[in-house]
Amino acid sequence: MSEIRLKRIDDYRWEITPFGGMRVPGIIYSSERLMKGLEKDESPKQVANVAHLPGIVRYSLAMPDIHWGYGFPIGGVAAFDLQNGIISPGGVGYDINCGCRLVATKLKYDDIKDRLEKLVTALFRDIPTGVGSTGVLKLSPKEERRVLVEGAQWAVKNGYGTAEDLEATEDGGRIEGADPDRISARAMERGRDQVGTLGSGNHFLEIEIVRDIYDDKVAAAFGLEKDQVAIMIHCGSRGLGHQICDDYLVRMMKQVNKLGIQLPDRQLACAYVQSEEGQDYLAAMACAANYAWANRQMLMHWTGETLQRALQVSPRDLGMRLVYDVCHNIAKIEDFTIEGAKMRLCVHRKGATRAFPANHISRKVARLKAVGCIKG
DNA sequence: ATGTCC
Repeated sequence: MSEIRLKRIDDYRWEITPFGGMRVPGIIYSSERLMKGLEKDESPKQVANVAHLPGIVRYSLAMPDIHWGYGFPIGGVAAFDLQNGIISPGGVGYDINCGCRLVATKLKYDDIKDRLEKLVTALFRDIPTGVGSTGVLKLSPKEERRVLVEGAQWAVKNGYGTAEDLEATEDGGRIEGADPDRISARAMERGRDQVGTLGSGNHFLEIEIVRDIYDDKVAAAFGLEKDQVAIMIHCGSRGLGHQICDDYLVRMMKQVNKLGIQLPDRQLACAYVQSEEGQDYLAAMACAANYAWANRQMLMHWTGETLQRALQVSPRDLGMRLVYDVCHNIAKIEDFTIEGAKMRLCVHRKGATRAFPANHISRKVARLKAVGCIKG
């Protein structure tokens, strides 16, 4: 990465001046302290690689969570022109529509502080967790297709949550254009019994306490106050999204080879947005996105039921309310005005959440077993 | 991220 020159723009922006085949500059949003952590990291090189891709508009961007990922860096954001630009599964990520959901409650820390182990144990018992975990539902192919098309709206329609939850979810928990006919039988099979499961890696479901208020107005708007109990859920589209990513990487790589498209990294396999492969991927990606939103909606609902049972409180006294559900692994067709010109772009955003692994729950449970709080 | 190798 000797060719990478990082030019400081201001306190929080660093520019990679174009070199070689870069079509646009790269910009990394980061503090000086975080930048030091990137000195031996390949992710700035990945920002530069993305800048090579056809149809990229203005910049190859990276958010402060930048670190090494598949093809694009995690934290990478890039928009491509709809006429001559590309779409790339590596710009979305393996876990399509992975995201976070913050849920507020009416409880205060004092209401739960003596029962934390009981709560964690109950949640671990009720929420399927870990690699390959399966849920309580086995969807028929017909029902699974509904999940893929309707997303969190399917979940609410089937008793998991309320219309208010959908209002607090990005895109209402449903992205348009999903077509189950464009995903593989294997992806369908893997999705069949994993809806309503947390997964592994850095996925988590945790009990949180509002420790500090930094901005009174924002806190009031979100209905958050000091010492309030909240829940954060971080998860995605499980084996289904992973399989869709795999399937389309293979298909796009074949096409890249066939067309002789030159890429700085084979992990940047992509297709023109307007091509058959590009359109199929968008429709397949939307299926996984909707599956992930249904997944988070169901997990939130079950969390509420578990907390009600464990604390012996009514739904009204628990007062669960979705603050917001925002996803961080997705590509969207969106309208922008750039230098006065209206443009429709294919925007990739590939994010991450702080490392607070689901395995943390496993470790916690191991400790609970060790001190005799739970059996088995 | 992922039935971390169909």
